[in-house]
Amino acid sequence: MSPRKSVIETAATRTRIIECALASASAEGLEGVTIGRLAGELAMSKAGVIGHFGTKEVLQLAVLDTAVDRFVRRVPARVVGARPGAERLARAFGEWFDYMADDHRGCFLTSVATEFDDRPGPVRDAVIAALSRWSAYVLDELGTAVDSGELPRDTDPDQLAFELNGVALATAQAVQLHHDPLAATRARRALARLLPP
Amino acid sequence: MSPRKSVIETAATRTRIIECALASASAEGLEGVTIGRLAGELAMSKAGVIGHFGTKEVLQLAVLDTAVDRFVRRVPARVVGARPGAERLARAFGEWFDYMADDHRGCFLTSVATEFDDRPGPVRDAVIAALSRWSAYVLDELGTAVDSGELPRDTDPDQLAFELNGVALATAQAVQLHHDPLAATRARRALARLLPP
DNA sequence: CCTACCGATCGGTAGG
DNA sequence: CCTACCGATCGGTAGG
Repeated sequence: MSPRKSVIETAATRTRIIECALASASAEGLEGVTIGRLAGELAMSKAGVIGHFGTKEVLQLAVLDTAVDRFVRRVPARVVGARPGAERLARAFGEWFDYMADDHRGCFLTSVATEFDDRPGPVRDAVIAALSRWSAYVLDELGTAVDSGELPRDTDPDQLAFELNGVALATAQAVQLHHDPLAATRARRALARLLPP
Repeated sequence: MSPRKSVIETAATRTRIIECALASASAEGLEGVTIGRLAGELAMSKAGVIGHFGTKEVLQLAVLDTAVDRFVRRVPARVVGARPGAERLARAFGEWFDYMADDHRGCFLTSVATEFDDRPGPVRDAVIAALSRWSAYVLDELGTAVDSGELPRDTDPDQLAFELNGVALATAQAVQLHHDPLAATRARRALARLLPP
């Protein structure tokens, strides 16, 4: 009798919307996502799209959340088995570089960080929170590497984290802007100098 | 008799518009600039604003041009007197870092590169052209440094340029997103490792 | 999930 | 440089 969809179908639609918005945001930016265009691409009404979230900002946060989740599954989660310290961290960065190079995808989080660096609000807060978690992870592994003697005792972990981040940002730019097929190779070479294997 | 402005006044208004648009674009992105908001901030009509350029895209190109011009005057132009090679290049990057740290300005060109990396068109082309000119400058100085023996003969200039670019991108992110007062210091420390003084 | 609608704003034009 | 206006689209709501 009721045309209402089941909980499962509703969740599936929600996922479809987020998926579509993530693809759109990768090209147009997270602010460039519009309800109307999403509705067109998904063959839904605008009300059907926005009804799942309430506001565009909530949708943006859901998209960001999905992207962060994907990063976590693809990068740190893949190297949990590696030896803590320099080895695990080097492998994590290697995974990240490969992830960025896949389909010239680049790094969504990094792009959104640039887009929102001057737009205070929940989206910016969420970006900073995600980057902080990653930064804490990096610093933790660096601490282990120093403690175990893999890195010199006078290593400045914040400085090294800064430089590692630079390598990742250069990789993202090379991939997204120049579609440079050598990006991941260059990144690994730079990594090898910062975290000697 | 005629309320028409002189050529000089017209040029001054054009400059005011570009200035205002550059400030706006630094916060909202170059696509986030709108004729209506500019008109409001400048106490002009929309037609008065857009009349100087014809289309928003031409205005965007003018803003980009101004930003590039400012970068050139502030960074490479300031170090023309330095000894070619590693010294000049290190001083150029140092100027760039300081420029980015001024008022947490960051790097406009870098932000626009991220914003337009997936938006084909004249703006993207202009961004790539500007970055290519900078890249050629860097590679040229690196070549001089290798030839003069300041850098090892087996140096890979493209690799080193990639890593130097990474330091700059990390600096821009630290400045714009985190307002990190240590950004320029970290950048110089990284630079010293890549281009030994 | 839909249709129908809201006020606001978008880039831009006509005409002066 | 202005006023007045264009069609399109924006995010979002009411009501079903």
